[in-house]
Amino acid sequence: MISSIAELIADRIGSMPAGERRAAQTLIANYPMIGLKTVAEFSAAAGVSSPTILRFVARLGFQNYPEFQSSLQDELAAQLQSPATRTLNPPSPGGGTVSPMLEATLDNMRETFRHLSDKQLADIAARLADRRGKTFLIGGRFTDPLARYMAAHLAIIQPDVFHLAGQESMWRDRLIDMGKRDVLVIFDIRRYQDSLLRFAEKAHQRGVQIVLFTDQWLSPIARFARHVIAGRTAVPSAWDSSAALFVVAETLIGAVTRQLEAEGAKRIREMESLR
Amino acid sequence: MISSIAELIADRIGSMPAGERRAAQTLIANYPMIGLKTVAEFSAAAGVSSPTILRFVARLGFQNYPEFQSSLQDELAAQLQSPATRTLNPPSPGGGTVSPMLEATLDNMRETFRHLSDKQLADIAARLADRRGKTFLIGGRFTDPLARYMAAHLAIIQPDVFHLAGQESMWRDRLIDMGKRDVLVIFDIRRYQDSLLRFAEKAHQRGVQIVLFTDQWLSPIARFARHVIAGRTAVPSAWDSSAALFVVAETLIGAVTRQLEAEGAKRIREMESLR
DNA sequence: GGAGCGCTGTATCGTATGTTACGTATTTTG
DNA sequence: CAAAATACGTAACATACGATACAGCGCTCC
Repeated sequence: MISSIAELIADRIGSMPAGERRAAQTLIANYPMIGLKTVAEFSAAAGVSSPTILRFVARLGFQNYPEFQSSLQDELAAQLQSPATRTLNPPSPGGGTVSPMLEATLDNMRETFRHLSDKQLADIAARLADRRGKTFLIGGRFTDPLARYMAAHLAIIQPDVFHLAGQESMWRDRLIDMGKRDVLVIFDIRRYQDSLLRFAEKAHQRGVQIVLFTDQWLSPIARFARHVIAGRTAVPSAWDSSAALFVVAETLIGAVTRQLEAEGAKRIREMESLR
Repeated sequence: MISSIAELIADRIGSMPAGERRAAQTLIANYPMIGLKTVAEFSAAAGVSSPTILRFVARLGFQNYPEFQSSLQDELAAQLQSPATRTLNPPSPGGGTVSPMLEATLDNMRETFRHLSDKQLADIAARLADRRGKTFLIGGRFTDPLARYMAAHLAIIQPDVFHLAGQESMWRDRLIDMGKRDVLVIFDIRRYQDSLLRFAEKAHQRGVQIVLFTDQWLSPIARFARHVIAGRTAVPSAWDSSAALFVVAETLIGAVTRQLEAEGAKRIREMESLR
């Protein structure tokens, strides 16, 4: 079973003429970066002519050079996606059905935060902490609980936090309360919901700043969003995982809380005394 | 100090016009592969025109698109050389408000699962998959969203799944529907809610099997619970983290789904066709 | 409410890139 | 050793890619 181009080369390098063999060797030596460059660069690095490079990739079974490059890119992308699979089969003792799921989830989180800069989070937190406007939160079929979770916390440390629940017509009526200074936090992962898209578009038209929590394939709402948080959702299960987004949400809650510490603390004390 | 293009983007994304920001977001979401493809593909993925992509890379300080791609390739090559330096986000200098939170959360999950045997999870999953009885879910102030999340998933793969919402008197009235064969999933972390305790006790008296999600200090409801899942909740924040419990919930959802695969798949197909 | 600026997409252009044809060199085989 | 086949590079070609000019539009700021 041959899965990577490197293996394919190792398999056929024996039956190659001298020039193509040099091409193969240089590719293996700097795998796979040389293959992503132009034919001219590749040929120069290998010390052969361009046609030799093309004959080489043709011998590997590719129709043309771009196809060969795409294949290399896909391979690279797959590698980058799952850091766990980088080290061939992690030890994973126990071998139960739990470990893979947990490992994948932990990877998702690391990966999600790797693509998320402190600055970006700080920006969003600052926007959420800005008390001049209102904050609305809404989610999709499975992600609405995340919106609720976030709303429950934010509502404690600042006023004017609203979770949009119920039917679509209900939200729409709330649009009238939304303006430039307000923020709309939307959770939307596959399969993206049309109702949310429609709502986001209308809110965007009213100048509402949208913060979008979505998966790595980006909900179409990204088009209207001021800030986009792309979380990894793939796990070995029938369902997608929202755990990474959940952790991002918690992180944001923490950041906002810290920013509003002074006012927030006072507010919390007041609330406690109201019980 | 900016070393990677991702940082560069994070740094300037705030001062970008809408179109270019969309380009930036799609690049970050699928970093860095999209950037290695052609301008046409990149622009299509981002939903903008080619010139916008070019203006985007120009704003990042590159003379032209190939130069931008070379830079990405160099970065990738360096990454592949030393997997240790894979960190896209530098060790979070100064503030470091994010990393500690994430690290603590990851630790919490590992700890939580360390104290959780596969068998225990399997038992709970089996109980939840047992379709002879009904399943009720409820949570506390901050954890109710977790109950909703779990309910949303379970309700798809099996009938008779109910999330208990609204006021306390509402739940109490549902007690009459509960019996020995039924399961009640409760989420309760500090500060434990009296209302939930009262409810759990009454349900217990009726012979309902209780599955409790709580923190490591154990809600008093543990006294009535058949199964107790104790998750770590401590993070460097003003709030406790429910992330570990969230992941356990997802894991359980996955396990139950697997057990009900045959019936569940049929059910899901039926549901899809109802749309 | 009007003028100015900045952003974005369409259409066009030049060029770098991959591709192919062909002639020469090198090896193989009878 | 001769003749044929294969391999390799040079040079011309076509395509597709990135770059640019320009016009329409929305937005902000007087």
